Amino acid sequence: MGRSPCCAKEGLNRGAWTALEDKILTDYIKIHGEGKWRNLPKKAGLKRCGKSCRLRWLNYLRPDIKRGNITHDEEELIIRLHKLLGNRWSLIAGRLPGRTDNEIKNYWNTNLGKKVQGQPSITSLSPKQPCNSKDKKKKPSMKESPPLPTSPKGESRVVRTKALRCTKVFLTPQQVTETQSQFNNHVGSEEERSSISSDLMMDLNDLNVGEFCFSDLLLDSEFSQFCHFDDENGKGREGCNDNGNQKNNNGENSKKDHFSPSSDEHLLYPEEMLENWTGNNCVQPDIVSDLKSLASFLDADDEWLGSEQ
DNA sequence: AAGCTGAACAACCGCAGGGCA
DNA sequence: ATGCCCTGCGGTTGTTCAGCT
Repeated sequence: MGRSPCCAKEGLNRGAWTALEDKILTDYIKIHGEGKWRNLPKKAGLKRCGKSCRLRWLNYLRPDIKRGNITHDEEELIIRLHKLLGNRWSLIAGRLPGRTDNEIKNYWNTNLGKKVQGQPSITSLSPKQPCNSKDKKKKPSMKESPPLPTSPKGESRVVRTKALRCTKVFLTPQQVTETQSQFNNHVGSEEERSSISSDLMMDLNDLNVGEFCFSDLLLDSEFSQFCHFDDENGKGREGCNDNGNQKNNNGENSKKDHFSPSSDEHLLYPEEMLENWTGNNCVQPDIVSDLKSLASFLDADDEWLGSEQ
């Protein structure tokens, strides 16, 4: 199927955006909202490609963009997320409020990519390494921090995103209902429920006879906490967390630890749990091997994290 | 002071996937 | 079922600037 060009190239501005263009775009979006990028330039009176407008808005003009240097915590988080997700910058950015995928990608390419150099990673699988390949003479950088520990095994722990791209977990309608009621049982009060992060709520509420990404499941530590289905109720363990990382009795959820460096345990999936999980109907047979690969990766990750602390 | 080099980051490009007619 | 539109994503390139020689 043919694709129409993204926009007519003639007569369009390219390159750096001017302050006036920024203002026009911002004003237009304030009034009309985001979306319909293709028509936006024409309606707003901008001589720009719709894609360009979208990019400019998302990466620079959006009011919730966090400016300034990446903090050490953010950096650690990026590294950890990259280990799990590979170059899925949008997913990584989704876990870093105020940061854009482009910013994180750039930061990785210019800073973190160097740090993890020597460790096989998804980026090393790319045909080209724009920045890493040309640092003949390394200049000290203000943003640079001490090198990261390397894996004791020296093997790749990065999930190859291409291979896992279509890895989905399918739930039957009944399983969806059960999952939601488990959630409601674990999170007793309305206030507690509303305190759960919005992305988790989306995961649960949007769960129709559908699917959710395994990677999202992994990343939603809160979700994994509520996914502990015990065997006594006869349903078997369908969920994802076997570590006993349930919500504590005080009703405190671990939202503050959401994927923080200190919340490693939420991300670790023992072999046994995976067996239960993959043995269940909710996982398509053809992705079991992917999940097992991921489990072995996580085991390696566990060791590494253990030696790190 | 001028030229060179690399870092940082903004912007572009092509592709993929979902939605819809 | 097919094809088009729209959007999002990741890879790559271009530009600017600071530090070094």
